[in-house]
Order: sequence, then structure tokens, then C-alpha cells
Amino acid sequence: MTLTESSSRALPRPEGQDRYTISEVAAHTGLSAHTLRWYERIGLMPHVDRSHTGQRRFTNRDLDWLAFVGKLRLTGMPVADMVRFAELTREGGHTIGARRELLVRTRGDVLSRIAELHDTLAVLDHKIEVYSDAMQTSPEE
Amino acid sequence: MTLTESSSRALPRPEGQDRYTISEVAAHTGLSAHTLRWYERIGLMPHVDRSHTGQRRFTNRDLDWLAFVGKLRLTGMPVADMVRFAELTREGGHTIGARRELLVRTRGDVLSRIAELHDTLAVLDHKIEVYSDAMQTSPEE
DNA sequence: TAAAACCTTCGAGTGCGCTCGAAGCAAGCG
DNA sequence: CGCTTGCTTCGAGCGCACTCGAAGGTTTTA
Repeated sequence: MTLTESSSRALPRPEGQDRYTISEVAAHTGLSAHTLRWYERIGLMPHVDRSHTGQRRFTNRDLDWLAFVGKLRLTGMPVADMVRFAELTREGGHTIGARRELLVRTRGDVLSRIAELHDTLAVLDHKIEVYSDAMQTSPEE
Repeated sequence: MTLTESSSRALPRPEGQDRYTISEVAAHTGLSAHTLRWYERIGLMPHVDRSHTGQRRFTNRDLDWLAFVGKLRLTGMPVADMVRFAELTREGGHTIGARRELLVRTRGDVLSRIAELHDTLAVLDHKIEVYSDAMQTSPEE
């Protein structure tokens, strides 16, 4: 139960364990092994553990992290910013303020995006209604 | 007042007229002249009027259309689909059903996107709170 | 022990939505 | 009259986030 941060164990993890191979993680996250290695390369992962022979062994924390990154991706946050966040995390506790700030900013972005979409929704609804009326009036299909 | 469809005159149009040059439209929409020509080329515009010497003369309807396209763009709809919609529009009244369908589908997409963002928002809020707590507890900045 | 999975490095390719520039010419305006 | 704006066609370039493949090796597992 060392849940320092991130989502509180929502999905049942594929294994009860804490050491996953890259293909297991790929299967679980939907990301390709290529992409997972790429994430690591560009600094988007916390240090990923290795077996004594050098193979990656992902932990539940890594899965948490990947889930979180997935969320950030959904916000449309550029990868560079996510990397920045990852860096801050790796730098330790004294960056918590900065991290929080970054998330607050992102939160703002998400809110405006939602507002934008609501706007768009209104336009769509209007158009759809106009079309409905038109179909009632004139010969449809 | 020949507002067949689209938004009901919200923004004050730059001129009271109904014939805009490409640079006027560019200024108004924020799209470049290049992009406007590109939109036309790929079939994303209704037929754009020309002056007797062949220069584009955009109308208020065109501005309406561009505003609508802007909204569709915000939904993340791929350009190809917008082109499809434009084609249907050009094909005339018998495609109203299909157009309506397309918009309904898009509406659904927007709704799921909004839901997704709400989800993400919850995660962000959670994290932000965790950070706030951590800052209260340990030496901040 | 053999096949499958993993490792590394490297670099190229993809899809999307523009974005830009150049060439060479026609039209508009002040 | 001359500068600005516009037209066309063509084709290249860009930023992003992957995505893939190959080469050449080691490790794991059935």
C-alpha cells in the first residue's frame, strides 16, 4: 500500500505482482513496447527498474504513472511539458510547488477546453435542430 | 436576411457588406490566405464567388461557414470528415438526413470528449490537493 | 536446446494540418 | 503610374507524436 500518489488502484492490475515485463505493460496500457522505450528515452518515465540482466521490470507505480501520463495526454498537453513534469518529479520534494503550479495551469486549460466544447455543442445542437425541422418540412431521404 | 443556416449573426462583421477580399477574411478569421485557398482546393468551402476578373469575393455566408468549420475543428473532427460534410451540403437538400447524422455522431464525440476531460479534471484536482497537503506539511519552496 | 522475448542504437517513415515560398502574371487603388 | 494585392501551380517543409524496421546481440521460457 505504498501509494504515494496517483490514482487509487481502480483497474485490476493484470497480475497481483509488482514487476511487469515490457510486453505486459504494453498489453495493459495499449502503448507499444517501442513507445514505452521511447517514453523512457525522452525522460517521460521515472527510473524504470531493471532485472539483474538489464531487462525492464515495470512496477505498479510505473503503471500509475503511465495512467497519469495518459490523462495528461488527454488534456492535449504537449509531450515536452509532460517531460518537464517528470523531471520535476525526479528532482524531488522541493519541486512540489512547481509541479502543483503546472497542474493548476493545466487544469485551467482543461476548463477552457471544456467550455469551448460546450459552446461547440450548442452550435451542433442548433444545427441538428434546424436539420430536423427541414426534414419534417420537406421530403426526407 | 437570407440566413438559411448557421449562426445567427453574433460577431459584428468587419464591414456591413457582403463581399470580402481574401485578406479581409484572413484578418477576420485568423486563417491565412494560403489556408483559405487551401480550404477551397480541398473542397472544404462552398463555391466561393469570384469578381468578374477572377478574384475571390467571400460573402457573409462564407464567413458563417468558416465560423462553423472552426467549431468543427474544435471538436477534433478530421478535415476529411469536414470535407465530406461540405460535399453533402453542396449536393443539396436531399442530403440533409446524412448531414444531420454526421452532426449527431459528432455531437456524441464531443460529449464523450467532455466526459473524458471531466475525468481528467478529477485526477488533476486530486493531484493538486495532494500537492497542497504536501506543501502544508513539509518545507515549501 | 530452440523459439520467443528482450536489449541496444540508429535512422527513416507516417499522418495530420497546415505553412511557406517562388514564379510569373493580372487587377485594383490612390 | 506604380505599389499592393490578388491569381495560379508547384512542390517543399514543418511540428508533433509516434511508429517501424533492421542489425546484432543476450536472456528467458517451454
